[in-house]
Amino acid sequence: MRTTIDADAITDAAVSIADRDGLGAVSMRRVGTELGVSGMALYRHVADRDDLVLRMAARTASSRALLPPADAAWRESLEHLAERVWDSFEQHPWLLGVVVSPTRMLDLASAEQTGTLLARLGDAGVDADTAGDLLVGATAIVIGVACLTLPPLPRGIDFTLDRLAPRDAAVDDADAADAIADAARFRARPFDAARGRDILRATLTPFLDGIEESLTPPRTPHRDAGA
Amino acid sequence: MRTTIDADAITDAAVSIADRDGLGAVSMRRVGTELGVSGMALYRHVADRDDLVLRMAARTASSRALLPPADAAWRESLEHLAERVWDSFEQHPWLLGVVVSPTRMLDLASAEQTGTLLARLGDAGVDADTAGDLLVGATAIVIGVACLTLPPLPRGIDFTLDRLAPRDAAVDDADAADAIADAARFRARPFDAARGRDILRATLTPFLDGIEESLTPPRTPHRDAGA
DNA sequence: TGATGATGTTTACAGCGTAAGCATGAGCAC
DNA sequence: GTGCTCATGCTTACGCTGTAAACATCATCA
Repeated sequence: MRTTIDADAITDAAVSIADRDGLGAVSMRRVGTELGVSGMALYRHVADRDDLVLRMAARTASSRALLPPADAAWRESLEHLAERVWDSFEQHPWLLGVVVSPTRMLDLASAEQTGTLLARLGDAGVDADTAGDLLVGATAIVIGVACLTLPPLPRGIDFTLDRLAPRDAAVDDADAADAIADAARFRARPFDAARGRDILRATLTPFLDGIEESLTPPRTPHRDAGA
Repeated sequence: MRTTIDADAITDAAVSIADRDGLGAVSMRRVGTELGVSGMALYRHVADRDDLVLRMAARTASSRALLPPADAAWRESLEHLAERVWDSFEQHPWLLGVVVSPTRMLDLASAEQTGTLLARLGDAGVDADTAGDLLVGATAIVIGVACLTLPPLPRGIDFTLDRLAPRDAAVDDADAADAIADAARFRARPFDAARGRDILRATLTPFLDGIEESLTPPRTPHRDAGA
């Protein structure tokens, strides 16, 4: 009997390959082989490779899981979103590359989830436009931190550092020397997923604090902002 | 006379092609043709394609320009960094893809620049570890917002939205319906470079506000130097 | 003058996405 | 059962990719 496949099986196989060997290893021929089928057979169920990658992202980043708890206010909702998105990135490192290009992260969030978060911000007195900006901002923080701390890291940081900042050697004043020493200490700490999670919180917290501060206007005499 | 080339000429040609037709159009053969030379000739001056792409990033994201003004304190320094990095992304859309993978953005910043920013934060009373986290955080915000708002956008957002959030149709309660309507309004506004810059500021501002808040002792909400 | 090293060229190979045409088999009307 | 139709997997083929290896040309220097 001929082995038969469908779009879901193809997507699962592709995700499995990507989890194991990275997105670059997901070629039509290899996915086909994994399923005991020729590479061209996939085109009966999937438009092209981009379509397959999109399906992989859809399967992997479940939008339901992003919904905040029912009793969570805006701050907790945004924190929840950030943690869940981060989890997805950590579990499927290739997903970050998909999100960055060509798909956008926001597309992964369902309309219901997006709207719920906007509503929570609205409840706190944020106008609709600002709420949208802040939602994008929170998502951007997760993506950005993930880009800077999550694998893959194919070359050592030191390699690129030497290559990309050759002018440092020409600096001679004492301030600059101190700065370079500080930077070296900064870079000495490893950038990995664990530290990434710390940095995520270290970034998200002041961001949310800043929002909170702007939501309580009576104490800010010189601020003309006000929602 | 045979046309001669060097690494800089190769890099310039590659950047020019990428600016025109995207990073995917930068193939060894095409860069060679652009220079009136066979594709293989490039390997005399460049290790491989990854090396070339790295050089492109190094040339494009000048680390010197990222140095904050001499008289700038920590906040202004971080804002300056964010604006300059954003400029680079806007001017060379392909750069974002390079930064995300395989190179990391931090690698583009010279040790001197990194150290200077850390010193400014240190002057404000931030301990070294936290300063590093905040520096990464500020960079992450730029990258994340760029990922979500900058071209290329090869498929319409609606396309992926329908594909990735099919469950929305099953929702029937009124709250969820409202949420979806809010989300639709949110998505209706275009995500482009101009809005991206707005969102960048809308994200960076509360982030920096939050840092500032944590730096000021609780007894002095006093703020000068209005914007 | 002859050797040497640098550099551009040619050829070749394995891999990629995918278009086009062929082969197989299930489901269905008669 | 017979024959048609359609879905689906297979084979072949094309142009593209990065790059290894061998060859050709040239400038420089002893």
